[in-house]
Order: sequence, then structure tokens, then C-alpha cells
Amino acid sequence: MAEITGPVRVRFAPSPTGYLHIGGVRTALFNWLFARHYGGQFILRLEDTDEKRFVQGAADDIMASLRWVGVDWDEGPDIGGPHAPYVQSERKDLGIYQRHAEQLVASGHAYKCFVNAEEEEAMRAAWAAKGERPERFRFRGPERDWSAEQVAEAEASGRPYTIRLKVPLDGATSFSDLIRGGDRITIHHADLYDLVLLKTSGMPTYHLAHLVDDHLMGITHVIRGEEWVPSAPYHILLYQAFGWELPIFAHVPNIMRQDGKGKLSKRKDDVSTNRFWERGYLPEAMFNYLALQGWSYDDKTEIMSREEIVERFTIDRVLASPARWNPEKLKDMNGIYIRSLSTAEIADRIVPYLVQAGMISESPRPEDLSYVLQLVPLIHERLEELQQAPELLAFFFQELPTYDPKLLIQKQMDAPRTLDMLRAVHAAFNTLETWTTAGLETELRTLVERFGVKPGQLFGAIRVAVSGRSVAPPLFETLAVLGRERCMARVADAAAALE
RNA sequence: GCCCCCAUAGUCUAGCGGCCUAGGACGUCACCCUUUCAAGGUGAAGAUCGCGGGUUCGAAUCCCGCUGGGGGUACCA
Repeated sequence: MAEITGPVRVRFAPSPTGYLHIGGVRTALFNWLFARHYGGQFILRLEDTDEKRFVQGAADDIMASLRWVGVDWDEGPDIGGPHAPYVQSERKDLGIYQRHAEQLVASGHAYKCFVNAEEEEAMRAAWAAKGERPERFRFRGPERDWSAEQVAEAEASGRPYTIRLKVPLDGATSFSDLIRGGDRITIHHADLYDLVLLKTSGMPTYHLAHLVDDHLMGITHVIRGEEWVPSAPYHILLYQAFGWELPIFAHVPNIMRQDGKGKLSKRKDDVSTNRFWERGYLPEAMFNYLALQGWSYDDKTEIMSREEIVERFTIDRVLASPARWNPEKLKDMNGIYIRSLSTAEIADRIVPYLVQAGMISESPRPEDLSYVLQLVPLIHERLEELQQAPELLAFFFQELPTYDPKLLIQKQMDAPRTLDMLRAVHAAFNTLETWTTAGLETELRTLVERFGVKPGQLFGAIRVAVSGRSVAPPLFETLAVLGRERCMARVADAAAALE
């Protein structure tokens, strides 16, 4: 493994064709961690060279997702930098790619190809017809061997053309990868085709654009998804054609779908980064989980702060084998992070959810906030996602929905005895001097003894009476916060339901 | 079809030739705590280290083959 010395510059270059899914965030994260660990720079660049798939607003959405998990950039579309602009369509207007493509044509490494899409399709069909096996058609333009006059003539006629890389017919290209080990990957040129560098529209393809930009922007390490391994030889050929120094490659494995059938996809999986944000995943939990998708520190440590991960992240501990998306594990980790926050922090973070659920007003009053502060301890360690808060706290804000009175009757109890107990509870609530958690507990335990029942038989009935459900936060705390008035009313309602 | 990559329990992983009677985590199950649910604690089940050959005194670890999975095969990225 080559030692990493000197300044490193890496980039994440998403295509604004939709939201960013967590697999994309993971790739960005590894780049970012690499940059931060080695004290280098992390650059964000927008690769919007696909005019057809462009989605308005996607770029802002992607940047918001990255910022949310804590991935920030030193240079980028919105903040600029020494190599601005960082948006490829804008760079195209500057003629950067055109110029470089022409340069390769001039040096004989590329050529203008006048074969249009329909003609290419026909050639492909002819190829398929004559071959016994449906072998892949490896396009080589006839213009490879044209004379300067022929090219000039075709150009003069105004026919549209693409610029293609003139890939050698034989030989092979080998390259090394930081994650897979040195000089392991070899691809024969016969398996390649003449890649389009510049489209008919004058827009560069990803292959040309990313490479020119990486070079111009001084990118030292290309850390990208493993789906790029097969096209890496083209990139190497391109670097060689330009006479540029190669960056160091590191192809990180994809994150596979939960069922293991393929890599995560926007269309088939609910993995939009925004969705996790909305559901109440803490960015620090997502950061931690994602860092562990393909990277590990040792045989036991999993919960680590951003700082610890930055300090410990090295590319040689990134696996070559793909990880599988495991929402259960993420949820567990989110719970750990939620529990590590203070009451005030949780209160701050659940207020928006309560507002959205209509439980408190858009601009919460101080008394709303102090009420929330009282409620947080009741659900804090039960939260796995912040969005669960409104559901868990509903009965503190709203009238009870109608519930099945049978729920009031606990194990080995019957309706008459339950009714007796509820009436006694009502009376006790009425006369209780100190309406506090401790006072309530003392009082109710006395009742348990008086009725000679198990604690659960009494407490369970009160829980249902007061919350409308059999699973709820701890009882005495709940009663304390709910207040005497509402508790008495609800117990009275419960008793009435049993009569 | 062709090309490339990958392969330790259901899942994420530790392991980089002897410390492995394969360690940790999620999930599952049991028990403890306990007013429910959680959280916490203890423990259990779960891996012939995909299969077959080598190399070696010795292989989960190195090599080859096979199988399986994934990726690529666009004027998409």
C-alpha cells in the first residue's frame, strides 16, 4: 500500500438528476473523511452534462443533504473557489471541454465521427446478425482511418459529429486501486470501444468532463463507486493521451439493497436522504452508520464521534466487498444517539414534529415549551426516530380517542372489581395532597395493598384509563405531568364505560 | 453472451500463516430488573470461514479452478 504523503484533493461530483440517496452520501462521506483525515481539500462539483435527465432543484437538494450529515466542502458551486465554476454546464460554455477534445483530435488520440445514432444502430444490428453469439458490439468508427481530406470534406458538408477516443485495437491497460490492491485489474483493449468524448450537441460526456476537471482542479485521489471500475481503462487511456499524471484510484463498494438483489436504487428503495431527515434520524447517527458501511476501525468499536472517525479513517480499512443496507441497525444506532442527547436537546428537536402534528402552535408559547420539556423524559429512551414523538405523546395533547373498555380489565380481573378500583382511584386523586410523581406512587401503592391485587392489575387499568392504550410511558410520571384535573376526568370516563 | 469486481452466522463486520476451541454489533430467543413498553444487565442459539484443488510443518488468511452474488456493456452518470 502506497503511503499517502503530500496534500490530497478529492471531490464528490453528483449529477443533479434527483435526490441524493444514502449510497451517494456514503461515497461523498468517504471522500470527505479522506480529505479531512489527511488535512486535504474536499471539492463539490456538479456534473450536469446530461441535458435529458436534468432535474430542477436537484442540486440544492443534494447540497442540503450533504450539509445535513455534516459533509461540507472547501470549494463548490455555491461557495466558489480557485477553480470556479464548479458546474460543468457552465464550464462547457467556457469552451473547456471542446478545447480539450480538439486537442486530442489534433494529437491523433481522438477523431471526429460522423456516424449518427441511427447508423450506429444499423451497424450494431448487422454485427449481431452475422455473429453466432450475441456478442457486444464494440464500436469503432470508420473515421479512425480517414484522411485529413475526407474529414475536412465531411465537416464542410455540415454533418454533425461526435468526437471519439481512438482506443487502441490491441494490447491491454492495467491499473491499481487503493482498495483492491496493486496492479490487479487488467482490461484488454479488444473489449473496449471508441468512447464518445464530445456529444453532437457540443456537451461533453461524463468521461471527458470529469477527467478534464479532475486534472484542472488538481484532484489527487479519485474515490468513487465501484460501478466505475469497468470504465477506468478509458480514463487511463485518456490521461495518457493528454500526457497527464494519473490520479490514484479507489473504487468503493456499493451498498446493496436489503434483499441483496442489486445495488440501492432511487426508484426501488426508500433511501432518499431527505426521508431519513424527515423521519427524525440524527445526522450524527447517519454519519456514524454510513461510515461503517464498508469501513471499520477495529473488532469492537462502533459508536464514534465525527472527530474520532475523521482521526481513524484510512482508506486501507475500506472493504472491497459490498455492504448491505440494514435499516434495523441504523435505527438502533439512531436510538443510541438519541439517548445520548440531553432533555433540552431532544425537546428542541421534537418541537417541529409536534408542530407538524398540530399539537402545539407554529410559534410555540413558553408554556408549550416547558410542557414539552416535562414530557421528554417520559419518551426519551423509547424513541428510535424523532417522528415517533407525536404518536407517543398524543394523549398529552388531545382528548382520548374511544378505546375498547375491555382494555381496562387486567389479567385475572373482571369488570366489577376494576370498576371498584377505578372509583377508589378517582377518590384518591381527588384527595391527594401533593400531586407529584412520588406522592402518586405512595398513594397508589397503598391502593394496591388495600385491594390485594398485583401492582400491574391496578396500574395497568389506570394506564389505559388515562392514556387509552396498554403501552405507554411510566405511569406515575405520566399522571404527574397530565395533572389532577385531566386524570380525574379520564378515570371517571373509564369507570363510566365499565358501568 | 462478453468484460470486470467480490465471497467469514439472517445482516454489518474483526481476522492480513500458528494468538481462532473464529472476536464484536444488529436482529432473534431466554432470564434478571420492572406498573406496560422501552432502556439496562446476564446468557443462548446461529459460521463444515461458498465448494474443490494446491503451496506450507501449519490456511479463514497465499495460489488456481469452480460456483454464487454484484457491477459494466449508452451521444446516462
